[in-house]
Amino acid sequence: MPKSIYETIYKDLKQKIENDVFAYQELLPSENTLIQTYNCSRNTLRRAVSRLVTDGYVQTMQGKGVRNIYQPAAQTAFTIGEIESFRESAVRNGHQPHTKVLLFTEFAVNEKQAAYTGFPAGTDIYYIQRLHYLDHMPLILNHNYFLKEAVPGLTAEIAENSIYQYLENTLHMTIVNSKRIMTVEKMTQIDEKYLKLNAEDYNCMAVVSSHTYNSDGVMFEYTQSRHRPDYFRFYDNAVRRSL
Amino acid sequence: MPKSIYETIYKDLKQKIENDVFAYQELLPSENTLIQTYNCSRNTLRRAVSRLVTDGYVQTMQGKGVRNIYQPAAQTAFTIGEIESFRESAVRNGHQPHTKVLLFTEFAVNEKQAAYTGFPAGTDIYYIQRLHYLDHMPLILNHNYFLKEAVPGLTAEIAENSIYQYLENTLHMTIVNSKRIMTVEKMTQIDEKYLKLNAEDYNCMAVVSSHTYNSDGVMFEYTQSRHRPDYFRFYDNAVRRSL
DNA sequence: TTAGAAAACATGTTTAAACAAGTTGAACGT
DNA sequence: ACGTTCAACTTGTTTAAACATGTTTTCTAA
Repeated sequence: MPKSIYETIYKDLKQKIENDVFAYQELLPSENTLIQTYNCSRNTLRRAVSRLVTDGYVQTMQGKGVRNIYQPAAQTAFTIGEIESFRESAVRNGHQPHTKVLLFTEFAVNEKQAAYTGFPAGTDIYYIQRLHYLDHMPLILNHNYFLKEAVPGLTAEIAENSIYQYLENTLHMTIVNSKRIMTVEKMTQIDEKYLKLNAEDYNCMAVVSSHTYNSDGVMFEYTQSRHRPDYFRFYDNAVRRSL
Repeated sequence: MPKSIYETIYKDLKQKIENDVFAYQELLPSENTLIQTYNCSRNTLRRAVSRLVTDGYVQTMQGKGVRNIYQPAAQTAFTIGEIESFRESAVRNGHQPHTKVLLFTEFAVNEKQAAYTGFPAGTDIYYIQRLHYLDHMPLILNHNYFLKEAVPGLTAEIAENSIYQYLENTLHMTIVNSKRIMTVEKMTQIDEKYLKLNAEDYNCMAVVSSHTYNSDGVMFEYTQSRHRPDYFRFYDNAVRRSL
């Protein structure tokens, strides 16, 4: 249920591009044409189009027009340049998600943990270890650190379903942005055990570390996601800015 | 040399944030204040701020203000969510870049290559293998496929320096955007040989595959970059959009 | 016929103004 | 002392208009 006009237009155009209403490498209708189509102002239309640009769906060319450069990803895995819970992305791609809680504790972070989580030492947090399955295959081992103050009443039951659903629907928290760092790390014995992998095959993991902020500007979550390497895929569209 | 007003403001604010003129978690001056500071219109200022949001530098909160959530990255490696050549990012981080051309050939892509490069079968391309060194340590093995038609006159000498510099300064091509996919792959004997790695240590590589477009909407480059895993770092800021 | 100027059309930047919606604190009355 | 209201902030959305700049087509003059 998009509330704003530009968002409605954005979604409509996006859907049309995905459904080949506009062919690859062809120009979209001009701004003036689209303004009449959607009966909106130029600014509003341009705002919608600019989001398609950052999505890597179209390419604007001054004096020429807007070119469709969308090509469906060969096999859309599960991570695109947006914030999505494991459950959301699984469903979007038609898979069966399933989560198992390995550990659910709470404690105050020590100096060492403060360094990588970003929480000040002494902060009370929930520490959760979870295993994410896709179609009954264990894919991701998650280490979650949630700020207790910001996420009250978290339980193992909630963690087994969707923590984000709890945050947004029950606590009415708004998740805003997430800074992520992707690295490759050696596989640990814990990884090996839970993901049922053999270190003589792959001996590395794809690791995504993220610091997530809510609408109060509070960093309420630090998570390290350790991905099975052969099922890991991360999409990104980078834009070259003028010098 | 920023040409537009909003870009000038963006860079000024960004620099101020990086240099702690605004403290972490503090609010920036309000829109009205900044409008007077920069003597610009509200739209122009908001445009600058919105780029800081996508950069993960600030967080806007309706009714409250704009909060600084920038924290300097522990050790800024070399890849951030922008298009940068190896040379550019190396210099930006104060390192000594150096490139060695292993192979420089040209041929027409076959069916198999067409599948992963995205170039139609039969297209004439330059195929280049390059090894990128940072401070005399081999870090990245690059497989470049350049559309010959779009990049005429490419030579091994140019490839040893900066291809992007040649594209932008000599051919006056404008690089616009790049769709990237990050994966983890098994280390090959070629990787092992050139990067001087031991497969008994890490046996994986961080692989970044990218399709890059110029301002004519033409995909002129496909590149597979194979990174030494222990020196690979990729930054990203994801924004959660309204449902 | 052709080269060049002009017109028409494309996107890019900037300003101004109005209204919407969320937050905060002061004023107010009970 | 307390809660309610209201005014004064904050950012968010939308429209309108003007000018800038790049591209294509059309017309025109040599």
